[in-house]
Amino acid sequence: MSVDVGQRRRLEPDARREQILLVAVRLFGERGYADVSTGDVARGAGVARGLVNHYFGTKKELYLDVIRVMLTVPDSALTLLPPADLTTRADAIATWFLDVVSRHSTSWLGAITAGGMAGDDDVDRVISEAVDIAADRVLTAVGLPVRSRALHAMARSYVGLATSTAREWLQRGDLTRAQVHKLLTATLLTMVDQVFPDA
Amino acid sequence: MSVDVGQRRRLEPDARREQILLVAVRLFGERGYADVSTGDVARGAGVARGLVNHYFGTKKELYLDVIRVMLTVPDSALTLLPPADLTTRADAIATWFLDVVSRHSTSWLGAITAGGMAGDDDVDRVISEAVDIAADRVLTAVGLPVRSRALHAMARSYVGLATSTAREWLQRGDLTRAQVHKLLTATLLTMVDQVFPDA
DNA sequence: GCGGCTTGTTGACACACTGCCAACAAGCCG
DNA sequence: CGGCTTGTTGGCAGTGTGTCAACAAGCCGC
Repeated sequence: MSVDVGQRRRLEPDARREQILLVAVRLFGERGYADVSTGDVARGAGVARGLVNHYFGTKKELYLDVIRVMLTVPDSALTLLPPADLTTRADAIATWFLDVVSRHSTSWLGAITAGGMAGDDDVDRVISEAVDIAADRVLTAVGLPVRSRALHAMARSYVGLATSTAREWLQRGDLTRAQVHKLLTATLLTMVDQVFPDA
Repeated sequence: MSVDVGQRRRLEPDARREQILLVAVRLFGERGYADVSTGDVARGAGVARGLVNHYFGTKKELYLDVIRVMLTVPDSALTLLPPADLTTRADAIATWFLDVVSRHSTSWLGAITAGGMAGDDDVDRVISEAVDIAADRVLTAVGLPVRSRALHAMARSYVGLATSTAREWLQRGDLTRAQVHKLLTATLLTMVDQVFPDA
């Protein structure tokens, strides 16, 4: 991809930083954390390896920025959801989630499973924050309070279910989108009706 | 941590291999994949680093054996489940799962999230096999055929839900065991009644 | 247009870790 | 006790990472 063997060119810090970041997003999305070296990123950006460290400090910090980008999700149509009955809202939530996941596909699933670095405290924290946001969206969409810790935890669990189900669909191909949709709406309704009232 | 600074002692291959493996299980359980070097394992076992490579080949192969050990789960009381009605069986499944997870706690959750190496093909395969086993247990326990790919995939999704819910309970502490139990039984019943019939 | 300054950028150094392999010696057999 | 098998060791080469002093691109005053 445009090796650009020209002279060294001086870019604005923000521009150079973003250019490197985009290359890193692509590479980390394709391969795992361990299989991408900072040298690969530098070569991909046509830049000296030291410059990557200059802008992002450590390789792990670079990766943190990468998954932050990958997991940033558009709220899109979900926020302005019509106040219809619960069933149609659950339906809309499932549609929204499947749209989001299928759009980013490998990148999103790769990031949410920490494409090679779950267990690290910092990485887990960034992923956890992304799950928090998704959980908030789900709770507000079904019209439940976001405050309750227990409710929020259950919504996080639901995001976990949605993630693993999406993986069965997109990565393993053992489920159709319709089946996933049915599963996500049915379980969400069950949670709201039977499980959430206890909390 | 008996450092055992004595002479070099000659052990049976199986014994030495298992000794090293146990140390590796402990270390990888405490810290992530990247934060444990083969040197750490060797030092923990009071052994030269080269010996670790001799027995396990590569660091990743060692890790594969480690998560194989961590994810090996006793079928215990679940197989000889009384043919009671579906509700009590779902209840027994939740109890079984929570017992298994809480017993191994950090080790199991650490392994199932690939304590530092999801995204690697081999690691993912080993984890996937463990999920397959758990999914089979769930399906047979509720009295459904194990053959169907779609059913199996849904059971895998359910294991994903169980895992993420358990994490909310054990790692984040935002759910009680009773709440997790309620959630797992209710969603399982919903799946069996409403979602599985389609497949 | 030229010299100087700021600062984006580079190349190289030191360090850590991994995989590999020849040499060593512990324990058993004759 | 002498020789042999083989568990075990220490060191070497290769790769990846973080750091840092030195270089030069582009802008300013003159």
